[in-house]
Amino acid sequence: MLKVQASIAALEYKPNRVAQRLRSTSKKTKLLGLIIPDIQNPFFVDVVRGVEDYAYQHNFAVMIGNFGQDEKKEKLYLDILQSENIDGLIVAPIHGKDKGIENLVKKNIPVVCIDRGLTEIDVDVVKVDNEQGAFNAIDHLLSIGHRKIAFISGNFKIPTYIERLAGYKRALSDYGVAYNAHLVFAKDTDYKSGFEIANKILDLKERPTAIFSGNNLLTLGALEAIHSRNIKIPEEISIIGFDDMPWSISLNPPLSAVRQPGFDMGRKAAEMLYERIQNPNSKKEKVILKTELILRKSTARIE
Amino acid sequence: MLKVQASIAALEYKPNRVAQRLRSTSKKTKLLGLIIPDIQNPFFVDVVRGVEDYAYQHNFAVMIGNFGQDEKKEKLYLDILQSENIDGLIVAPIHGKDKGIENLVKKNIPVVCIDRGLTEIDVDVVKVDNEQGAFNAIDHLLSIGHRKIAFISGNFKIPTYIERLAGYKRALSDYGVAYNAHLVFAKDTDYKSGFEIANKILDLKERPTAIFSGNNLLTLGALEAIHSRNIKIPEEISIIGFDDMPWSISLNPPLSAVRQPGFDMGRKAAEMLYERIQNPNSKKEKVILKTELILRKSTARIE
DNA sequence: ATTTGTAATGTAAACGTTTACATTTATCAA
DNA sequence: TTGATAAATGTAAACGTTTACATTACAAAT
Repeated sequence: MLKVQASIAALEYKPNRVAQRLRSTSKKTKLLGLIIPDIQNPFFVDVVRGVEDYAYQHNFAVMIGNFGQDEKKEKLYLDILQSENIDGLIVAPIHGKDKGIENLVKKNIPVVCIDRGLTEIDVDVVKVDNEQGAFNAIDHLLSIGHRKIAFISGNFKIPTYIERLAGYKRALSDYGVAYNAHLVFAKDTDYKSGFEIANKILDLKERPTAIFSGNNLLTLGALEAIHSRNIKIPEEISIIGFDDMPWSISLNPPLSAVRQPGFDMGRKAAEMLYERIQNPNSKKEKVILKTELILRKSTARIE
Repeated sequence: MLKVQASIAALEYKPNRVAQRLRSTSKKTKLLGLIIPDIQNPFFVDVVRGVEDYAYQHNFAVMIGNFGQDEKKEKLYLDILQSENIDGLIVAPIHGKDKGIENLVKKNIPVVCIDRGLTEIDVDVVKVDNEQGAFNAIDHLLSIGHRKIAFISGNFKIPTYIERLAGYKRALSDYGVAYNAHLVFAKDTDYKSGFEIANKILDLKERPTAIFSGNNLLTLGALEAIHSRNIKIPEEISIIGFDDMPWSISLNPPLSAVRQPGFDMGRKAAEMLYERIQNPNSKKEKVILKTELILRKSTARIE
């Protein structure tokens, strides 16, 4: 290790990663794929940061694709990343039976699912206990007297929202409150959707006394709808949602929320992917993290 | 175009992008690099979305690196993306004399700078008129009677903040108010930094009547500091910052801000990069977009 | 049936590495 | 000095495309 090494240093030779990747059967090329549903959602940004944090420490590059809940776009990114010969993929499947991802797993490409799992196939997953998280929120609302609680959900083909609905139902049933399907609304998972659905809810003849919203963006959208009508939170309506944000405390009013550890999820997923790459045949792992109910000022007792 | 094409379709043949990229001299391989300073900042998320929007339409994949204002990390991503043989790069340089980016430009790799330019070399740029944006904010504050206006800035090696400071100074001088260096603070560009600096400002013996904060995250951090002391906005202190957010209206109070068109900037940058890839020797372009002052309820007149 | 032009297909080299092996050079003990 | 062993270097094939060119197949025109 003399003349050659010296020249390598002298000429500042940088190996061409494309050629490396073409030639070698993975394990050295250091490229991770990350496919997320919505980069606008601060929760997924936390996930990205977690993944990146781990990747950076282990000298991986991360190639990110953002599919905006569009199945075609998800498929495109899957194809692209695959033909980029990535070493592994972290992905939040658009639904539980995602064939594209199933295929990758079957081809033995290391995959770890994040936020949502796959139902038809055994795969590594890191997610949160959505059912319990939703349960805790609704349980809190019920405990302070609310009985008419609307749920602003994301599309029910997304596994996360199915689980959150289950938690919503379980809490209701624990309190002997009948489930009313007219109180649950699902459309997209973005700001606009939260705004629109909240408006519908506020127009209901018998207005709910509380709103449970399915994510960050839905909550923020709902907040705008409520404020634009000058309805007071929590005096006139309570609201609590999934996902906490650093600035939740600065919202009007400081927002109560179900916190998910996004950064930790991302980091854990990257770590699991790393393990999977090293050890393709070890038993698949499911990691289910806990949520935390953070009570601030957006919910109040009613008689 | 018969048997071969038929087989291609029948076997669902997907060309290997790595091999394509290795062999061909760019222009067909469809990979863009995007290096941004802080993916947690919603402004840059808008930029990412804009880039992605254009890229998706033109069948490009986007490889994102997030360097968190860490020069070493920026360099790493530059090296990685370069050895990935990207067709072009969109980057927000960490400072105006960034040698790494200069080198790419000299090597004739298509580069467009976003949010910030380069001083030593001619390069495509899309940015915003930061000087005028800051001027407008401070001018507004001055017009409603404020004279002691603190500035929570990001690090002054970042060109954006140099420009914003210039706008701050110009407005002051237009009103015949002396510039006081003790009123401008610069550390990082994140939430924590905004929180810490705001606390320092609030501790000043002669407390400023208004705060101008340099970005999204700084504003949000400052907000938390102010709220944690139960100081009323805008009665006791006014605040206005760079960057608007969809949910600014739901903050306490609804926040006034200098809006930057992040999505448009991203889209425009991607478009310019596309042009540059097609036409490597055309004249470099500088696009300077306008900011918009959005007045809500976080600033009030003082006597 | 033959020619002609065009569309379709075939061929070989090249992109910059890795891999496996062969060869050369250096190192140390006897 | 010699041999044995290890370290360093050299060599050739392979990864899956693109590129440029050569060849073959297929019409339509003669």
